[in-house]
Formats: sequence, C-alpha cells, structure tokens
Amino acid sequence: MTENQTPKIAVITGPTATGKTALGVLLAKELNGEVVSADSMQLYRRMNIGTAKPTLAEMQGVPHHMLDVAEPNCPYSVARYVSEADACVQSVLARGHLPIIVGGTGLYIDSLVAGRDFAGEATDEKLRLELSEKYDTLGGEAMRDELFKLDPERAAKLHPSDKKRILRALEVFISTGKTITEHDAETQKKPPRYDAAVIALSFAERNDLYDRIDRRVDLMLQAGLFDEVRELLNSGVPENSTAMQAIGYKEAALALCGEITQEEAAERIKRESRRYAKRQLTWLRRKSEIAWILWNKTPDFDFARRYSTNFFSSLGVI
RNA sequence: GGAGGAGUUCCCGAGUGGCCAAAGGGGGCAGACUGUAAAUCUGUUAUCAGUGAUUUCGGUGGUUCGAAUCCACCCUCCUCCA
Repeated sequence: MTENQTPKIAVITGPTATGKTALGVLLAKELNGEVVSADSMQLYRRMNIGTAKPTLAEMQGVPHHMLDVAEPNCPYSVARYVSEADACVQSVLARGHLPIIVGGTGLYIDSLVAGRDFAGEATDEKLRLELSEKYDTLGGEAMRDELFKLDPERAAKLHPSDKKRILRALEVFISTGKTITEHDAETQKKPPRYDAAVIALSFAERNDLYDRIDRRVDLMLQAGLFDEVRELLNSGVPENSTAMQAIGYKEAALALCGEITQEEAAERIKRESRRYAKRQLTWLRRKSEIAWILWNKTPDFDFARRYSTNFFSSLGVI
C-alpha cells in the first residue's frame, strides 16, 4: 500500500569521532542495509588515515558507497554529491536493501534527503575569479551593496565579510538571470526526496567528545598521517585544493614544508577537529526531528543498535 | 652580595594618573550556513543586576578628588656583575 510513498531511508550522523562508521556497519549487517557515505572528505581517493575512512576490515563486507569517488586534485561540490549519492541510494533501494546514510557533512545529508536543486549548471571559473578580484579591490560593503540591488533579501542576510556567499549570490544571478532567493524558494517548494529517520551520535559531556578526538588524532599521527599527506603533495595535489583544506591535511602540509613543527601541527589538528565537531553540533542541534544517542564516556554499540532498530521500526523505515 | 628588567582579565600581550572592565591576538562559548561545507562567516567572553552596581591589573600600605598607571615595603621570575 505504500508503493508511491517517499522512500524511507536511515541516517546516522553526528560530530566527528563518535562512532558513526561502526554503528553504520552494525546496523547494515542487521538490517540488510548498504552504507552511503555522506562525508565531504572521505570521498577523495588516497585520503584514508586523516579522514578516518573505514578500512576493508571495518566494513565487514557491508557495501559502502560514495567513498573514493573523486581524485584529491579535483574540486567536488554539494551538487555533485547529491546527484551521485542519490544514484547510489536509488540502486540500493532497487536491490531491496536499506540505504543507511552515514556521515558528518550536514549540508550533504540535508541536500540529499531534500533532493535539493542547485542553481546553475556548472561553475564558471572565470566569472568566479573575476568576482573574487572585484571583491578584493572594492571591498565587501560595495559588493554587498551591488547584491542588494539585485537580491535585497539575500543581501540583507549576508555580512559584508561573507565573501563566499556574496559572490555565489552574485554568480547565480549573473549566470542564470534569477536571484538565489528565487532558486531557494523554488527548490524548497519541492517535497523531500526521502523520508529520513535520523540518528545522531554524540557524547553527553563535551569533554568526553574532545578527549576522544584528541586520542584519535594521536592514532592518525601514529598511523602515518604525515606520510599520507606527503604522498598526496608529491603526486601533485595542489595545496589550495578542496581536498587539502581537510583538517589534518592542511596542518600536515604546513609541517612538511617546515612552516610549523610537527608538534605544532598535531596540536592544531586536534584543536581544529574539536572546533569542527562544535560546528557540526551547531548544525545538528537546530533539527528537532533527530533522535540523539549520547554516549556516557564511551560508546555502547549494543545499546545503540537496539535503540536505532526500535527507532527505525517505529518510523516504518524497517 | 651588587646592577638592571619584569609581574595585566583563561593564555599571549598593549596600556604610565581620569575617556579602562582595560587595545589587539589566541583560546573558550554561542550562532549562521542552499554548487569550495573537515570550507566560510558572525557574535560573545570579570561578576551580578534590563542602560546600574560590585570585584579586578603579584601582595600590603600610602599619595591623590581620582591609580593598572605615582611612592614605600614585601613576594616571585629574568638578565647582567660578583
């Protein structure tokens, strides 16, 4: 009786280092699922240690999608993620399996679930560069004023320093003739692509999360993060590529070229990871429909498995 | 033992009589977020109270209408001479 309903899928998210990968595999095994990763950095090939990408052993035979789908020297985007990940989800559904979205990139998950459209076809690098130079010479106020004439609604929401968003809003208008506000309104009108049951993992105490992050960074360092980054750099991945903006990678790159010590790099990686986790929490906290599992000191996967299963079945996902 | 120098709010660090709860940076906390999102941007950061009050600038006294800023003594640290 539910043939034409919005497909139901499961989502496991949460800040970094909370056990999403492990829980995803556990649930996939139990619920006949396949994992679709929602991680903006794990999708790059040859970036394994620093992204905490699941190893073959950790995957335990569970199919994982959206891992290793791009070269580190090519830019990726939400738009591309949505179309590729959506194809994966569809194929999982076609196989009669449960798609389990696992990852911490909030924007990717939201966009995939909503089936969001993005304005414009491909990015026009030349236009982007032009706008960027204009911004740098004229300043944020002037550029925001310019946007105000085209799209006052969006301009009012943006801070003059918010270069990326001001430029994107301008870029959308120039390349499509429509304001980004109009685009947003249109895509918001569409019904969600999927009916997602979202579980978020975190720790009851912020300090426990932070301790875990620190410990994991130490493990990454021991596992050879610096070597991994050196290889990427040697293979010609530019330092300003999107992939190299990943936490752990940019700091390691600085240490490798001697700008900072390895100790300093290690500290920065920890600090940036903690901050990242905080931003992830900010993103997730405003979503009311999320079911949170808050670890007490250390993950309890047996509890999480039962809790998640109950939650999914109560929502008719399984 | 002698001669200099320094101790500032979570940290670094400016501040030499009122405009100082104290620049700036870091860190923390909070927020935003629709084609770079592990990115980017913003706000806030002594305490209590709704424009006010209270406690801060190593310690204790003092000068002054008024001190982080001046004086005395004390404590701690650094450099140099012995």
